[in-house]
Amino acid sequence: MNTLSYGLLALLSVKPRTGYELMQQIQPLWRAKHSQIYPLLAKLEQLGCVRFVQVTQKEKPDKKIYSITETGLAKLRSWLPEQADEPVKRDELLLKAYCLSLAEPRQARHLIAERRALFQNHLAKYNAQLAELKRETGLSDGEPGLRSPYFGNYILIKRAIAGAQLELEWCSWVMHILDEEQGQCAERPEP
Amino acid sequence: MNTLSYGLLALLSVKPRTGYELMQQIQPLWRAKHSQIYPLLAKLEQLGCVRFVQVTQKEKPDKKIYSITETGLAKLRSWLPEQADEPVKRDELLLKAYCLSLAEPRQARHLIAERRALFQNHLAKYNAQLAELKRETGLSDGEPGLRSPYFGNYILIKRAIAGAQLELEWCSWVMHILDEEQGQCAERPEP
DNA sequence: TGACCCATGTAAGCCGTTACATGATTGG
DNA sequence: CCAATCATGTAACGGCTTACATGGGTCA
Repeated sequence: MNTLSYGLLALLSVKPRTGYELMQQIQPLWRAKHSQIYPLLAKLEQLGCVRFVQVTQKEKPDKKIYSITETGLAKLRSWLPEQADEPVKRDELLLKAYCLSLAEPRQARHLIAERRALFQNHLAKYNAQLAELKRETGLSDGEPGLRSPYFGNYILIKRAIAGAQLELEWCSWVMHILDEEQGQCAERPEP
Repeated sequence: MNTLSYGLLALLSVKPRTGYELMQQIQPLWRAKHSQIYPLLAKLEQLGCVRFVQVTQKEKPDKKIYSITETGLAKLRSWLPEQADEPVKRDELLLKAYCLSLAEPRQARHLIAERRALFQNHLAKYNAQLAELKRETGLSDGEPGLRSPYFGNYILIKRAIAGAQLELEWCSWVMHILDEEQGQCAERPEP
């Protein structure tokens, strides 16, 4: 069983989900395509870690709602205390940033502007997820307690929001340097 | 030519390096093992994007110092303005954090403590890199200008430092919640 | 009317990791 | 004395991406 399999069990330990939902919701933690997830779910079912009920829908395709079994929970618990691998990051924009001095000033601004737009979207999504989580738990004021199954999701959304904000601050900082040093070539900055 | 190939060219556009150094220095931007990098360098050489000089050393293995060619620079410049792919993140600890409510309190603290230690190391390394960069550019006070080939490295180190600090703050925050809510079970927190 | 969302699955191929291979020097 | 660092390479395998496949409903 690979790491992604444990990740799927982790999501299912909070609540049942379809393969499609798992595919969407695991993205911020572990990027994976549906073509990888569906076969893994089949394997997890054969191992007795998950089970599913088929749901027939009108006007939408049928779906399988997966939930975790006792076997799956046991596997999860024995995986938790193991040493976690170092995070893997691969970021093409950072490679481009490394040789940013090769780019023309407006190209450079464009690259940073694109990243800013990307993380503005991310930030909006994470904020929506936080609102959704507060609805789901009914705790509009405080935070889900350590024993709540939503505790993990809560601390991860907070982390993601802070991360996106930092990314945006970095973009602003770089943009300022680009603007400052290019006072001579009087192009309007991009909107 | 895949993204990693362009990454290698990006590093070489600043200064020549050995395959070994490239392997080490590209890690924060794009995780890759030497077994992937050496064959790519051979391919880039066949394509005429890089060239190398063999250096025989006493008391150390021989090495190849690679540098970028005009062809390689042209390839880099045409790659720069292309839309960059979204960053890829795969973080096993976040999967564990998602189901942290399943863990025993001391297990949970241990997981977070390990991550804190990891990023304290990262932070120290990035700070050392910043000092090294200031030595290399001779600019102990200000920052390398937009036209300096070290500009990209500079903004990336600053970004990495801020990222590591944020990660550490998140760890502290989570630790506090774990400590607070476990007042009843009077275990000593880990050192 | 063309793109996007829901929803699941398979197959081919590239990307990335692990393991095999070698070997001298330095530091704990 | 064992581990780590420097330094380069190959081979096998598993993980991940891209493409193929299907098909109704919604929105601009």
